[in-house]
Order: sequence, then C-alpha cells, then structure tokens
Amino acid sequence: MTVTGPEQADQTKRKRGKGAGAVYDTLRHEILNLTLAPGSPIDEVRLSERFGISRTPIREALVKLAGEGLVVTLANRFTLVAPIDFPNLPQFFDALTLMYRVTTRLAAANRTPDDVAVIRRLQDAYARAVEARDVAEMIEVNRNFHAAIARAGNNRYYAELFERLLDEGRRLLRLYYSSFNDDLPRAYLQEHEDMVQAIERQDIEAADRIAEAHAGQIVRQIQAYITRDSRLNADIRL
Amino acid sequence: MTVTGPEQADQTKRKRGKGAGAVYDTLRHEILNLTLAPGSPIDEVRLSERFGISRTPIREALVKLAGEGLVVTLANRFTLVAPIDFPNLPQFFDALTLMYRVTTRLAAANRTPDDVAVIRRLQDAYARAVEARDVAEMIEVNRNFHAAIARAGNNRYYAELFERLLDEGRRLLRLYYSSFNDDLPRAYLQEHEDMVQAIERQDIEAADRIAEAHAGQIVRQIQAYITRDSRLNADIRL
DNA sequence: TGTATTTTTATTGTCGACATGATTTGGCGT
DNA sequence: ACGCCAAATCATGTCGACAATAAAAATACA
Repeated sequence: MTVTGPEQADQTKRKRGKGAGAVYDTLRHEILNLTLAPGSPIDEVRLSERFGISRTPIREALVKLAGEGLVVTLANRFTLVAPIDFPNLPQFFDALTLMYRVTTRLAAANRTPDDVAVIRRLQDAYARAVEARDVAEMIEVNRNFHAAIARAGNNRYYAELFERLLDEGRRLLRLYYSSFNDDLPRAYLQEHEDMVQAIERQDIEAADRIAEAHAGQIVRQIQAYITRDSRLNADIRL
Repeated sequence: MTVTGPEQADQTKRKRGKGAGAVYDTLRHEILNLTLAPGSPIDEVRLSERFGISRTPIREALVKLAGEGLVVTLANRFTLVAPIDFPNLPQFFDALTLMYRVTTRLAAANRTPDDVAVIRRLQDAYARAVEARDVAEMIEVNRNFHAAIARAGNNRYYAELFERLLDEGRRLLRLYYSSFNDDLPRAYLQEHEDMVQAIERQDIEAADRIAEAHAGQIVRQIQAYITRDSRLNADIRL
C-alpha cells in the first residue's frame, strides 16, 4: 500500500491547523464515503506514516471516531472501520423516521428567518446537484439539508442523534449509489420543497406529515435495494 | 490538593486491568455524582499523579468523556467538567420525555421474559433504596431501571441517547438532592410498578401513557426546584 | 500425522521528554 | 499611573521508544 494522498505533501499547513483534528476529519470523511470499506482494518503505524505524524494524534482521532461508532476497537488487538450492521437496520429505520419527524416539527416551531435562509440555500444546492446528476454531491448536500433543519429545531440532543443517523445513512446510500436513477432524486426535491415551505410558514402538523412521508420514501428505497440483491448481505462482513 | 484516593495504592491490579479504561470509569463516576463540580478545571498532570500513570491514558479517557459531553475541552488551553447547561434545560426535558415514551413503548413491544426479570430486579432494588432512604442509591438504581427498559426495547440508538440523558439528569437530581422528601420517591415507585406491569403484559399504549406521565412528574419536579428562584420554564411546551 | 506447547511476531498500550502556543508577568516608554 | 511590548510560564500537543499482549508460527511430543 503506497497510496500517497495529499496529506504528507504539505506538512507545513498540517502543523498549523491541527495534527489530530485533521486526521479525524480526513478519516471521518473517508469512512462516510466508503473510501475506507466497512469492516476493513485500520493500522495505526500505516496511518502515522501516511499523515507523517506520530501515533499519538492518530490514536486520539481513532478514540473520537470510536465514540461516534464510526470505528470499532478490539481491545489489545486492532481497530476496524465500523461494519454496516444489517441486522439492526429496522432499528435504524425506526430511529431515523422518528428523528426526521421530530426535527422537522421543531424546525417549523422554532425556525428563525436566518434558519430558513440557510435551509433554502441548501435546498438550491441540492437542486443543482440533481440537475448535474452529481450523486456524491446529492448525498452530501441532502445530509447537510436535513442537518440544517435539525439545527433550526434548536435541540442539540435530537440534532446530534439525527446527524449520526444521517451519516450512517450516507454510507448506505453510497452502497447503493450505482442503483440511483433520475426519478427518485427529483421526487425528493419536491418533498424537500414542501418541507421548506411548511417550516417557513410554521405549519407543524404539515411538517410532521411531510417528514414522515419523506422518511418512508427513503426507508422503502433502501429496503428495496437491499432485498433486491440480498447477496450483498453475504458479501459484506458483519 | 493531596487527595489520595484508593487509586495509586494498588498499582498491580491497575496494570492488569486497564490503565486508560479505569481512569475513564472513575472520572465518569465522579462527574455524574458531582464529586467533580461542573465547570471545575481538569489538570492532566494532576490526574496522572493521582492515578500514578502517564498522561497518555489520561488524555485518552478525557477524549472519550469529551465525546459524551461530560467534559469540555478548550483547544490548547485546558479541559473542564461540563457545566450544567441551564438555558438548554427545556430542550433536555423535551428529549428526555420523548425518550421515556419511545423506550417504554418499545420495551412493551419487544421485551423478552429475561428482560422482564432484569427490570423487576431493579424495581425491587429501587424499592429497597426508598425504604432505606438511601438517596444516592435511589438515583443510581432509578437510572439503571430505565436504562434496562431501554435495552429491552432493543434499539441501541434510542438506548444510547436515553442513557446519556439519564446521566445528565442524574447530575441534576444530585444538585437538588437535599430537597428530596419521602413522598415523591414513593410516587415514583408506584409509577415504576405500573410501568413494569404494562411492559410485562405488552400493553404498548398503557406503557406510553405511564411513561409520559412519569416523565412529566420528574420534569415538573426538577422545574419546581429550579424555578424556585428563576423562572426558566416560561416557554416550555409539553 | 495430529495435537499441545513454546517461540516468534506484529500491534497495541504506555511512558518520559520535548515542542508549541496561549496566557500571564514583568519591563519599558510615554 | 497607564498602556504596550517582550519574556517567562505553564498546560497542552506531539514525539520516538519501550512494554505488554494476543494471534500466528514453529517446535516438540504422542
């Protein structure tokens, strides 16, 4: 493995910013984009060589990631990228749906004009991504769109759990990336639009209904992908 | 500060078990019991001297605690025990109530006989603590009682958030520890009993109702303590 | 040849020391 | 006396090396 990222090139900037935090951000990003495959082992010395820093900040980043459930640490042995937990998907869908509803409700209740502006901007960005058929960008912006709604809801407990769920969902969507067609993203675009309008006019019940329907759409989509080729379950390490 | 705990005495056992994990457990316990005051600074070298180990495992423990929000780290400066965030209490109550309801509902739906046995045992322990007027034990067992219900519900996302909320609530209850009288714990005891029975007979709607009422009780109690001098609950929506 | 046991190996866990950066202290000029 | 700049301070951030541990490999034995 001599994959040379842009990390060790500019050591100067890395020193300035932060040794440990940079590793955390990079790894997090790579895990969520499946650049690092779920279940693949993570070697500390390899990472320290790759980033050109010692193991101490690497370990700090790994401990943080373990706290968020993005990596799993086997005591005294090794640590690996958190596998996708297919048996627990029903629980995941349940929690995701509830958080969709709660955060959207709260956003409708508590949003400020600034919140609406931020959400609108992300909605526009999503529209552009759909237009450009940029799937990676769609997944990323979609996540930020809902995270912004959660923040507008002004409850950090919900927001943090929701963001964690959205990140996990991002990995799932990436898995079924290739199956994407043009129709679904456009449907989501319309649902997002309805959602923004409900939030803007502070219609809590409508926001709730739309959020629940939206969550149902996504859950059904992922479920459909999974049941379609169930051989994926066999391939992926659990 | 020459507070000498039982930590550095038996270095042998500490080496065997786990350097870092022990520090984490100890600090976590001390934070939740207000042995470490909210907002008080944490000095790494002091801790390393106290536990008789180097700073590296201390830092690892602090990073973990920071991930759970139990300590706050100021970059390049110092880290302190997470202050109790009074302005955010309404959000806390909202999330706590929802998690009470959701976990109890799920427990009623999914509980196994083993789950019921575990819950019953904790309920009995709570009854004994009430009888003995052991407030510290009551707070601890109460937390474990609800955590057991959450685990019976079989959704780790809810369970983890709920346990975090229960821990934060434990600090709040500790704060108003002195105000405890005999009546409220006995009321809780009865509510717990109703809750266990609803879970046992898998009556989801009843479980939901009881959980909501129970949450309301606790929220109102804490609010009453707090608003004795400041009226924070003006805009709480229930 | 198969199995139990020892040795090796690879990786994590911990250590003590140094580097860095922000705050505080002390000196200087006005 | 007041405010500004420099130097000391002090906790954190990082480093390279060592120790502990669990899996794998090698060896001994039946």
